[in-house]
Amino acid sequence: MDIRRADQIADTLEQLVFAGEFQDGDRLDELKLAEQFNVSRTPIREALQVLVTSGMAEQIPRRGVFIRQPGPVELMEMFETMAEIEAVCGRLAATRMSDQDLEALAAVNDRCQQAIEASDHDRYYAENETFHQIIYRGAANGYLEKQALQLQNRLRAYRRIQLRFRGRLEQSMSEHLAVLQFLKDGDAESVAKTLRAHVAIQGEKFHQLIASLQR
Amino acid sequence: MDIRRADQIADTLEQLVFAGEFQDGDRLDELKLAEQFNVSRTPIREALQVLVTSGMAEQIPRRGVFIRQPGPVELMEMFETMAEIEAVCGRLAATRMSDQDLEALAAVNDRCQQAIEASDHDRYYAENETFHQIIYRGAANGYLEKQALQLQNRLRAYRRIQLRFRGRLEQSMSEHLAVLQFLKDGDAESVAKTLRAHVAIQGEKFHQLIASLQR
DNA sequence: GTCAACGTTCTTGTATACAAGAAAATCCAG
DNA sequence: CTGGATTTTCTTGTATACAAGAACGTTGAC
Repeated sequence: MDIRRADQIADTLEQLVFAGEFQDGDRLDELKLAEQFNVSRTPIREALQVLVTSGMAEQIPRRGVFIRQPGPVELMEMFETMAEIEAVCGRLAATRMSDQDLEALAAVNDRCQQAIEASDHDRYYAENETFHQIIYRGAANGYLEKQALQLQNRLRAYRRIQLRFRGRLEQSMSEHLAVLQFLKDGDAESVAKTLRAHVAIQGEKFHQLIASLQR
Repeated sequence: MDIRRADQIADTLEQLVFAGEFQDGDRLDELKLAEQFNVSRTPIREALQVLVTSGMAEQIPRRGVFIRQPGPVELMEMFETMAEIEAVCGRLAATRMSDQDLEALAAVNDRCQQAIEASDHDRYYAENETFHQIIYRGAANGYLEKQALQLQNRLRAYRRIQLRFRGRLEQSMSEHLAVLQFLKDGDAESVAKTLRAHVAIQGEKFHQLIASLQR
């Protein structure tokens, strides 16, 4: 519900990029987009700037802005960073999380379990995301939380893929349970270690997938 | 050496914000700035967007963009996040850093020592920044490095203040030496622990300063 | 005197016009 | 026919014009 047309366009473009509508290196033609969205170039340009600063596109002066889909290397780097940030959030959350958030976490975990039993991947994915978000919040550090949310958003599309691996859902679930227990115990280091591995394995699974596709 | 006028203006505005030329909540008047920079509103608006996405300003639709200097709470959050990110970088760097970077680190440390002996705060500060940047690079994760650099940049002005504390320079130096040795030993956990404390103490010193000023 | 409604003014958001640099196409020399 | 220079076209970057919403002041009723 943005008021500015430019922000709406930025959102839409972001969705399109995530949906893979653009290839890496594609130029985002201001005129074409303006025509497509039935606006002038001005709001388009402002929307493009948003994409550029969020890292999804690159701007070359006097040349235009180009889509920059992360390659395998950058993706692995992002997954590793996510793993480390999650570990940090978890370690902080272990001593700071409110009882209320702990309950919320347990509830989300229950819904995760239900989703698995129903083999509802989409629902599992949504609940899984919430699970992690509660931990971010539990770290009681607004700045860190924002960084974590941003990266989670950026990795969403790729994170999703690896859940399709056989048995990954169940494994993911048991990792969640472990995290929850460690949080309840206030065992900061174990939370950090488990969460780091939990996210890192996603990167590895994703890497496997990429490798198998490229052969 | 940006080609676009808008980028130059964004840089200049960023400097001005860091220099404290603007108070928290100040509105950035497009017309006034346009006049001041001798350009039209268009490049000003693009520059403002940069500030907004970098978090230094807030945009309220149809109202304008307002300077948002972080308050004490947010600053502490940022320092804590920086401490954790540094710890992560350090832990990764302990096993990944090249011999070349290790040598560079030792060299920078020597120059830090010289700066202390010359009581040259500015030079110490510059070398200190380089010291940390080499560690970011040592983590061998471009994405993480970028995040670290961004936050370092954002905290520069505040980090600087706490170095004026009596004895802080020498303490900072000895912490650097410890980090260097742990890195050489490949003792990842000790590097992480030391770096975390090294940065966290900066936040605490800063907090002390704020508190003492507000009385 | 206070509060609210209306109207004016000011500011942002968008459209269009213009300038300047980059890519592409054409033309000419060898 | 090929290579390079020149001109043309296209695209971005900036300026200006216009539209619409927000702040502010004035006026009038109570």
